[in-house]
Amino acid sequence: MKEEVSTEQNIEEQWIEELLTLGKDEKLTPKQISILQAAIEVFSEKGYSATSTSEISQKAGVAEGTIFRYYKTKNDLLLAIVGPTMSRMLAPFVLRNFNGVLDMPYDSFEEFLRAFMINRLDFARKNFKILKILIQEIPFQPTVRAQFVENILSKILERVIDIVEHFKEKGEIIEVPTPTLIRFTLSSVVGYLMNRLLLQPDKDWNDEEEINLTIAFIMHGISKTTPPI
Amino acid sequence: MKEEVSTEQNIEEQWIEELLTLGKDEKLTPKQISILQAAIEVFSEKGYSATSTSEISQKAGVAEGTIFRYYKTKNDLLLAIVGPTMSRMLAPFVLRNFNGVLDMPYDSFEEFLRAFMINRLDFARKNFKILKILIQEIPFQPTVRAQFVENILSKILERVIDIVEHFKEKGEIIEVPTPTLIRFTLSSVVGYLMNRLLLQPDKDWNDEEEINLTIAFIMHGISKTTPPI
Amino acid sequence: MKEEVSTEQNIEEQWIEELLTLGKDEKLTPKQISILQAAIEVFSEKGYSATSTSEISQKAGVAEGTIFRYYKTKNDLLLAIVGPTMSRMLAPFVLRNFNGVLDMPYDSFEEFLRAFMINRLDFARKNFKILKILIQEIPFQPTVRAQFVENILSKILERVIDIVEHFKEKGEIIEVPTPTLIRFTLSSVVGYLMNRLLLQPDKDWNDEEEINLTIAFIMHGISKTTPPI
Amino acid sequence: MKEEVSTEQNIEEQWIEELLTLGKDEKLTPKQISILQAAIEVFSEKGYSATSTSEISQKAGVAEGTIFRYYKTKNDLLLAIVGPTMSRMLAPFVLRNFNGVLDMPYDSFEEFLRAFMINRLDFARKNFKILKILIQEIPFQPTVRAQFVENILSKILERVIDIVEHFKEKGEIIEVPTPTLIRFTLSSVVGYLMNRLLLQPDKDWNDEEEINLTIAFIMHGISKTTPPI
DNA sequence: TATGAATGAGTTTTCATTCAT
DNA sequence: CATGAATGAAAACTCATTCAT
Repeated sequence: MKEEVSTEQNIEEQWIEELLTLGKDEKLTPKQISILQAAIEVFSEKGYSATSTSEISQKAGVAEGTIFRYYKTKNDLLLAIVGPTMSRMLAPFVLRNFNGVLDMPYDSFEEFLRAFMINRLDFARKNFKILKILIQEIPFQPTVRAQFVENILSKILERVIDIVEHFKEKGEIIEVPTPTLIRFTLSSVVGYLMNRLLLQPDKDWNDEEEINLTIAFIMHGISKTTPPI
Repeated sequence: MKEEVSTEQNIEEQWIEELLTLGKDEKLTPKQISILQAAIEVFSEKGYSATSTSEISQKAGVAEGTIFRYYKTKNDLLLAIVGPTMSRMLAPFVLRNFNGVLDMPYDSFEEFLRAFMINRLDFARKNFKILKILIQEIPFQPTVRAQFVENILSKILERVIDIVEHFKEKGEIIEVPTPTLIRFTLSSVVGYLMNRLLLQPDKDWNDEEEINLTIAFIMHGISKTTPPI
Repeated sequence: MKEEVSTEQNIEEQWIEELLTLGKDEKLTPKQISILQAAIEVFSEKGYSATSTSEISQKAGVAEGTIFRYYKTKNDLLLAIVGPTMSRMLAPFVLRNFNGVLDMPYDSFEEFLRAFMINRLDFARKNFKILKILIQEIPFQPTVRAQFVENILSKILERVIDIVEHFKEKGEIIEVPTPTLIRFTLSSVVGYLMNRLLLQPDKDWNDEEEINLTIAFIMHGISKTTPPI
Repeated sequence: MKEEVSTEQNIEEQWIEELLTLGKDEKLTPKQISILQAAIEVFSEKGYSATSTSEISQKAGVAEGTIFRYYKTKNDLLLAIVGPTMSRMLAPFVLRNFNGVLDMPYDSFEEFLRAFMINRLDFARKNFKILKILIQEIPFQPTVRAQFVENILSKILERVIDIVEHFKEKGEIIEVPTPTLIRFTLSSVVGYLMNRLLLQPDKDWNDEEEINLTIAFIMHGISKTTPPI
């Protein structure tokens, strides 16, 4: 009798499975998981176009034909990987604020920022490879781009606009056009994530400290003089 | 007899030529220019790996073999495009400060930032397609990445560190680790450039205003309250 | 409890079963019938080589493996379809004339022709798709061709030669080499069947009239002048 | 120095070239001719669907990729073979009868039939393999069928109707619906060609004699008695 | 120098067939 | 019996690169 121990391998597999079955009730077969794992690995390493299906099949330990039983084309395989992850990007934004009421659980913009950064750093860390694939392919895959812009980005922005304007009204943040404020904020957050995970992943980071500094920067800038209120 | 008028086409060709012959004394032949133009176009549109040399040759109006007369491999063609542009990224940083003396022509960090942003926006606008190719391929082309990190990035950082520390010493900017300060600054600048050129190129931008706002943000943040000095 | 009513579907199934079990005592299972029906449909529509077994299994509503349970190879499936039909082509010729005696139930060649055409039109109509498959594949499938020539064609010809020579001896038909006479006759008959079923199946045919005309043509040609006896 | 002798090989190549460049001014390259020759050979032998491009390339003595330089798809290769031959089927019918005048160079239907049969036997003999491919694929290739029906068959029939009705009016042939008369005639002609070239190509045929007999059959049938005028 | 025909290894994809369940 | 996941060989087609002209 096979004893099901929770090896690291198993954990990874479960993660992939949970990750890529969003909204579907089918379970993935072990071969399917291998294929997805291998594809994520190689796509993120060499890029979608530069990856051959034969390489994926080898890495996954399945026959090449098996890939095409599950995914009609190589492009379908890509979509099966990036699609659910895109949807998950939306999650923290749509959970709240249902039925039109602005349900803001944060007392200050800083508090919101901290929660947001911690949450998204965690998400990005867990989905690092897939996000890399997604970012790489958005410029080139019309299908992916359309889905991302229409279903994800616009909805996220909608929500973020609400939040920013909420705190503008409360007098917490300055009177600058909302898109510009969002750009400032996201630049700093994304800038941190990119450095943290992509450019210098091996540096010895103190995440809490860096997040605090980043938030302080977003709120107060880097000048020693007081801002010209 | 063909009269050589300075058409827009010609200007573009000269630009490409100037752009891609950095540090070499050879002149580019017309065919070579066509090839480079076509390659830049298609690489930036479909990605390096997804572009076929036959497509480039067609767009360039030359025979397939001609490409390989000038560039031994498809990869060499890529390097011929991104290489000189990488070098040019370095230019504004190395022109000054030669022979070890810190020659700082800016009276304040703000002034430096403004000059920097205007200059780099101009550069990025002119080299947009090539920069897009470069950014896309850095993760996948070890040659490109190595060259970028060793010859370009490290030298830019070196210089920027000097500048930032100069103004830290002058008491203009806060006592936060220099790499973090650089990250803040570059995140905001790059964030602006990406929005401006990549994400919303068609929006009606007021560059001067946005640059001012961005600098104000970097210096003073977005909070209405004074920073806790 | 399922009541077995004799729906049109059932009739079709029985027909297939009767058709394809010639000379065997096994009964076909329902799955087998589905497979054969589907295969006949798709083979006749797209051709044997251009048909995939997966397409057949889908159309038949069975698993891919099931086909290979009944028919070891795709080619065996083809043979299972065309084999019995070939045998049935022989039927009207071998029912009579057994034990060497020329048992000729027709008083005139015309009478024979009429019976023959009516009978074969009926047969061809009922077996249209299978005959189409057979005709298409005879040139390419050595197995099929050999079986057809040795077991079917030669025996049919043998019998037809007897008949034609019988009426030649009786002085009813002209003194032309028998193979040529058979060619004349079969060309006209087959020409009618092809037009009737294959080339213009949707035309509003008056079969009795056309058969009469065809027989008149075979006997007397199309000239208004009398033949030069 | 290469001596250009008119070997049988050369004659065959010229024939193919002449055959397949109908209406185009490009010349075929030697490789292209090899490819076409090989494709005609194998398609007619094994059928279009059952033939692999690798087999064609081997037989043609070229690399597989070379086939696709000339013909974008396997299907294009098929069309390049059957298209011009279809057009040539039309030739003897459109040469005459231009500008609406019925220009009938034959004094009797028999004379027309003889010329027609000799001409078409010659054509079929020369184009035997291609015609075999054409006949085999017409049922399965919508493109081929459409082209055949619209551009070829309808035009041939138009012309043949004119001819048949011309001789009906002259009182040479019987008052039977023209389509039926055409069917009689073509059945006999095609029946001869099929026997001659396809079913019994190795028999020792006396073509002149057989053509005479066939024409006599079409005109007067096989009965010894006079027709019932 | 420039060409473009030719290549053959490689790509994505299909498919008849097998086999553990 | 029946399934359908899995296979791997082969299919159609692509592509960077070479080379004779």
